[in-house]
Amino acid sequence: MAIVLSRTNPTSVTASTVDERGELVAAPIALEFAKLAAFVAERERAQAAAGAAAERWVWSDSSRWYGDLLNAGVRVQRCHDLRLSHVILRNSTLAAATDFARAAPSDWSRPAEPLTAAVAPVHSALFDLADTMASGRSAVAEDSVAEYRRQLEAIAAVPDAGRLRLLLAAESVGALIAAEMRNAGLPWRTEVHDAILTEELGPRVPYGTRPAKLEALAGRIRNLLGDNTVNPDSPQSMLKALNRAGLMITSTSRWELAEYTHPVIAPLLEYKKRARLLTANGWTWMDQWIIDGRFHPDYVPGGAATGRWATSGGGALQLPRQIRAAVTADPGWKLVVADAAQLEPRILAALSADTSMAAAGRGVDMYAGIVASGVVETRDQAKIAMLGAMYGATTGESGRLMPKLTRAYPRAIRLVEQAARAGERGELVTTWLGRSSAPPGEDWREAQRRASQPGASTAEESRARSRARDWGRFTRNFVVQGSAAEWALCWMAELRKGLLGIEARNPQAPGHRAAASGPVFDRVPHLVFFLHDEIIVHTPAEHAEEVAALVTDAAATSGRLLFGDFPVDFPLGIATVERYSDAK
DNA sequence: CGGTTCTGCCAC
DNA sequence: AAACGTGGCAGAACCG
Repeated sequence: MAIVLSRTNPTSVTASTVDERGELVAAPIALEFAKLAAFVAERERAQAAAGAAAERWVWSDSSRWYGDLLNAGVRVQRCHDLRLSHVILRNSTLAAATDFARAAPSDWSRPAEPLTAAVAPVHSALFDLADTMASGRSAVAEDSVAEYRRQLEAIAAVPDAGRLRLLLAAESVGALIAAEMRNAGLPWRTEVHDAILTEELGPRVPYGTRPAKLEALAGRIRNLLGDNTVNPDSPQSMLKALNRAGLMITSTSRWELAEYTHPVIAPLLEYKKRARLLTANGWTWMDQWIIDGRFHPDYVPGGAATGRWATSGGGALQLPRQIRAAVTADPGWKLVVADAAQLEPRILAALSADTSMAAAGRGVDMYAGIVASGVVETRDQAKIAMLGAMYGATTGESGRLMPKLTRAYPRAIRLVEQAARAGERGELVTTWLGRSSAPPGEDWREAQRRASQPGASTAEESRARSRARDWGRFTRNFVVQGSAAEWALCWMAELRKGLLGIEARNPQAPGHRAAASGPVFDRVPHLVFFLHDEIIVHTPAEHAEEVAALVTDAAATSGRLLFGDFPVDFPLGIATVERYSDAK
């Protein structure tokens, strides 16, 4: 049983209970939007009280619907995200033969519009609908029931749809988690952050002016170059000045500068490092993104081409290690920080059923395992070779090590090579659970067409070959990165299930209130951060040990969900800490 | 002047 | 050594 929520007009919502084929089982209920949260809360409560399996909420876009519910203090157990599922189903090669995949694209094929408001409930679905209508985008949805039915039909038409079902479920619960993490926020101590900034840059100064330590470095750079006007923030200005000083560099990038010996190099690199901190995560960033002691990034599930999550605003994908000490648990709380060790190589071993490679990953350090098997001589070599295999490196040390890897792990290497060849031919590739790559763009195809014609110039031919190889590297990586993203989704989904269990067993847990969390998460362990292969749970200290065990169990369960009995391990690095920076 | 592209660097 | 995947972002540089 599922309940499809759809908006009928700016002030009301329809709740339609449907069966497993998406057929209505009762007359739809009309609700005022303002009463939706209470309605959902009551249904969730009643199911929990009855010990029944949770009903699935079906809606167009979890970030909107669930964002609003969370703002109203209401949590749900399960959902089906129509838009995310639509995109997967339409593009998956597993569903290519269905009417659903063959139908013309609709509004459902377009990505959800990004959230714009910070965290406050100013941007509710209610207002969004008005915006949507005003912007001329057809009032979605409101064929949500029909869309759900179409998706269920499509899945039913796919032979052996088990993996695809798992993917849609994982993607949907991922969308719930994304909304929950945004709502809860990452605990952030601005005074710690400020202390780091002051240490690195000098005391805070108004936006647009250089802090003292940066100004001092800029002065040293000017002196050493004998040029009073050079501006270290301007690549053009720096490049000219360095050329005049006899450094025949072609760019001012860090790696090129590091190749030269000159007194100005050290202070310049130091300047760049600190200036980066100021512009990317300085006081301006802090003012803009830290609200009441929490960082609330806007996660975008499925936002990357491979199915990885993207984020928008605040740069959550790139929190520099420099400032991670500011991520600090509330008093009486802990952070459980975990990351999957060498996730992608392990995923590759499982995808290709390469038992030798999986065996090398039996320990916590897969690269050490590869060395122990005598494939290469050092851990560094093992790492470079593996990354090169997954990214498509052809030159340098990585390229030179490839033959050794191919000899030791022929199945794994064959899998990535085949994915690369498919991409070079313009074909689609598909992850373990069924997410397929987009086809190459029209200009890519045009380039290939032109090059294959009789009168093609050598320039056209080489350009086309280069584009083909580029796309091959993308598809090569897609299968591994995308399948790893699926493992991570299942990991988080299992973990969330476990955390809800803790909550259910501790109904009135008094404990310490989390300082800045809203009513939904102020007393319970909850996910606060996710980045490709690592997670952070913010938990009352008394549950930290149990949470850590759940995190570890969830990783093992995810491995079994995806790969059954295939003997591949997914060990974690895991630490229970006060501060993120203490985790590794 | 505002909008777009480029540069360089951060994360996994 | 700077090729080899996925992203986000700020500020400079460029352009009409």
